[in-house]
Amino acid sequence: MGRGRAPCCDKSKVKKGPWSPAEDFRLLTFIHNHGHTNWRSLPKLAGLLRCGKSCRLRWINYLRPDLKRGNFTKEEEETIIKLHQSLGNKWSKIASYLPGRTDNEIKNVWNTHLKKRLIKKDADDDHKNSRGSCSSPSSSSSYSSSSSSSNLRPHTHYESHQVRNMEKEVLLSAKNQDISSITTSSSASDCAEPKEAISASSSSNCSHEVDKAAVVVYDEVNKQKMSLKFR
DNA sequence: AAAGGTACCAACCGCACGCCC
DNA sequence: TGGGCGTGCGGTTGGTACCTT
Repeated sequence: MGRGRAPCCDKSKVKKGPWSPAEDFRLLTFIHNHGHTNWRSLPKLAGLLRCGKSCRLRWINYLRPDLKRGNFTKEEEETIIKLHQSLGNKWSKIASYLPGRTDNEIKNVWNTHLKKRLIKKDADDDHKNSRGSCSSPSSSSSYSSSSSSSNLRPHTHYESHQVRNMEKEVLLSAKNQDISSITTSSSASDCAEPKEAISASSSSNCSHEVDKAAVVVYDEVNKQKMSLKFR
């Protein structure tokens, strides 16, 4: 009788907004130990106050170990532009051609850099054509020379990207280290509990281990940030 | 030094699709 | 065959950092 679709989760009991290091760690550890067969039940089993969708997104866009970190290369940018010409806004399709990159990341790069660059280039081309002095573009592709792209970005901005990317890398590598130590150490076996025990353990020693590890990770990130800032 | 503007990106939202019963 | 459910996708937004005046 017109009962619409059930909500994916109880919104009132779900945390939103940026993920804390401890949450990241908990999600990472859970997936490391149990995989992700069911996103909807995962947050409950992992002791996270998050929507399954949110966990999935966080995993795919940030925590997945096979993610390539760092800025997009010229080659990657050109690939995106080419693929966008043929595929349109099919970000996941485009992402499948760029291993280690996520659809969200590609979408962001497109919206923030590449689209503007193409618009600017088109405008430049139009301007040249209208003046009739243009040594016409030999091909119809408007992206053939994107080599000046990095010049569009102010140096300081570029540095800030470096900082951010380094932050991600440090965070991830630290997490990976801690995960392996957790899963192999004796205290870790306390964390690698059977599913039914996990939610109950969320406030136990295990969570303290997670929080401590998260703090270590953040310290490491901040050190890296400072060293970059004052280089 | 402060305020306003801009760029960037992580995360959310709603819809669509496919699978299963 | 139709409805429910889980997942994936694309658009959009909000927060933060940086830049400019």
